[in-house]
Formats: sequence, structure tokens, C-alpha cells
Amino acid sequence: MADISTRKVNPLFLREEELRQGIELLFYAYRDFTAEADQILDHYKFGRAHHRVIYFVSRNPGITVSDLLAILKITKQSLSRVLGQLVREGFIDQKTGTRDRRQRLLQLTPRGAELERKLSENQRALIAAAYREAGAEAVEGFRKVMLGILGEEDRERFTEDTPTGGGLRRRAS
Amino acid sequence: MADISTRKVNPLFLREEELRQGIELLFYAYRDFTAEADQILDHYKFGRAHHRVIYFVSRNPGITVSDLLAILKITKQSLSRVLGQLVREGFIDQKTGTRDRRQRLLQLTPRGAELERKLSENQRALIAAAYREAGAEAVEGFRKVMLGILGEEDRERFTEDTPTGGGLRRRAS
DNA sequence: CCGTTATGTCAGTTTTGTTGACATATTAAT
DNA sequence: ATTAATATGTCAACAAAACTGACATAACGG
Repeated sequence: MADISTRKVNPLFLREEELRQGIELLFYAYRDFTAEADQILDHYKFGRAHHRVIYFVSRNPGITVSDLLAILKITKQSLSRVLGQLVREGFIDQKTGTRDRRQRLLQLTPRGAELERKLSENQRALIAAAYREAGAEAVEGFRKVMLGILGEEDRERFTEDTPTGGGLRRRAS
Repeated sequence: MADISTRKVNPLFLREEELRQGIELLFYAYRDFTAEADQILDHYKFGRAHHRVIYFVSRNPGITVSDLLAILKITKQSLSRVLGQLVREGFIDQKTGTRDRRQRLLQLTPRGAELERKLSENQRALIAAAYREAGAEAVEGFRKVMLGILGEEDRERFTEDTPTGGGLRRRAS
């Protein structure tokens, strides 16, 4: 099946080495990308999970708990722990929905917004530097490939100009 | 504050949005990319940590424990747990170094190599599909941006044609 | 011989995830 | 109006994967 000679015959055959490099690029980039904010989080005694919650609440003010769960793909018990901490310590605000009073709409408090800014500042700077160095054309390629890697369900988040939560379609449930 | 009209007035707005998309592309792509192999690993009662060890040992046959630690950036106690399991269950082989008999050179057993192939097959297929769909030019852009994101120390791994461990320079220690 | 290095191990802790069961308030449907 | 479904929360137990700190052993290098 994976005969070496295929390489010469089939121009679409992607070299093993090229693909392995792709795997490793993802590993190293993600490792170094997340390492940035972790130091700041330590200072607040928070972890990466708190960061993700803060980030997506910031991106989608007024998001419901279940929509947040759909994004994070974790259990409500896991979310509850970190979300509870963030609410108790005054970084996130819950207000009962007006249309549906069962919902707890989430939004950052000023304090939460300040932490969010501090956290993503580093990451934006890192991305910005990489974008600047690589050039606009490379960025377009980066986007194309990344969109191909992530699941179809989430792809639309990047094609619309509404933020993450705006176009949240209901899950199969 | 975040008035929609800002977009027309402030050229930094689009930039901000562009950078946030970059952050999210990394989050979603990594989440979905790793989700693939996790199911196979469950079957062996292994986790993502085992996968990383298997992967990098495969890429760098005869790698030392400390070089592996430098790549993974975890503590030796953490590594010891998963590495111990992999050795005991016959996926990885340790042989005493000949030049330096303190070293335990790591390599996959046939069984380990089989698992590695099974695991990365999915990931390679995912990358391959994304590459193929995006086109060669986009792939070059992807590589450029990713290299800009990951730390300078690891960048050389991708410029040489030797695999990951080949050019492992000594750490500052 | 002695200091350093490479590796391993014991013990305890933290973060972040999991399952399963159950409780409450609210909405929607019959 | 009652009942079923939904949105959320909570208790409890557990597991994976990281951490710190302390200590042990073997081998290298001067």
C-alpha cells in the first residue's frame, strides 16, 4: 500500500516526513503558546481551565452555560468547579436570562475583563509577531490549513464575522 | 466601548479580531487534532502522555531520558510514570548506552512501533487531508506562521532534515 | 577519591478531567 | 393543570497527568 515508489508516480502523495513535521509543529506551537499565559495564571492560583472559561466568556458575553459546555467539550461538573471559583472570586457575573429564566447568562466583571486582557495580551503579541514575520500571504495559508484540521462543526465560527457564540447551532441533543 | 462603528474608524479593530481568530484556531485545531488518537489510546488504557512518549521515541530512536525530558518539558517523575508503564508492558525498550553507561537509550519494541503507526496514521491522514485541500502554497504559509509561534530553541528542529533528536543541543544546565 | 551527572524512586499534592445520582427551577406540551 | 423535558447545579468518588521535595544508585571525569 504505502510503497515508496508512489512518491514518484503520484504528485498528491504527501511525504511522510512532511506530515510528521505538521504533527510536531502543532505540538510545539501549542506547548509554547499556552506556556505564555500559565505564569500569569499561577499568580492568581488559576489554571488553564480558568483561562479558557474567561476567554470564551469574554468572546461571547451573555453566553449560556450549555453553550459554553459545547465549546469546551467537557462535563458540566468540570466546568462547574472552575466557573464556581471565578464567580465566587468576582471575575464572572451570572445573570438570569430574561427570555428563559432557567439560563444563567455569563459575562466578565470589570475585574474579569482586566485579567482577560492581561492574559490574551501575551498571546496576541505572540501571534502578531508570527503573523508579521510570516507575511499576509502566509497567514492566509495558515488559516486555510488550520481550518482543515479542526472539525467541520467549528469551521463556521471562522467564516462568519460574528464571534464564537453568535452562530451557535443547537447540538443534536 | 466595543462599538461596531469602531471597525470603520479604527484600523486596529480588524487586527484585533484577526489575532483572536489565530488564538482560537490554535485552540480548536489542537483539541480536534488530539481527539483523534485518544480513542485508540483508551483501548490500551493509555493517555495522551503515553502517546507523546511513544511518538518522540519513534522519531528519535536511541534518545536519552534527559533529551526526552527536554522535548516534553515535564518533570522526570511525570515521565517516569508513563515511561515505566510503557517499558513494563513491552512497548519501549531501554538499553544501557555504550559511550556512557549511565544513559538508558530508548527505542520502540516491534509492539511499540505497531502502536505508534496506528496512532499517527490518523493524525497524518488528518494533516494530509488539510494540506491537500489547502494547497502547497498554503502549507508553506502554515509552516511559516507555526515556526514563528513556537520557541526559538525548537525552531531548528524543522529547518534541518535530521529528525527531532538529531540536533539536540545541550540545555543551559 | 570526589564532585557531578543520568536516572530512578518514594511520598504527597494539585489541576482537570471523568461517571453516576440526584435536586431545583422553569419552560413547553398534552 | 398536570406532566415531561430542559437548564443548571451539586454531592461523591475516581483517574490521569502534571507538580514539589527528598533521597538513592550508578557511572563519569577530573
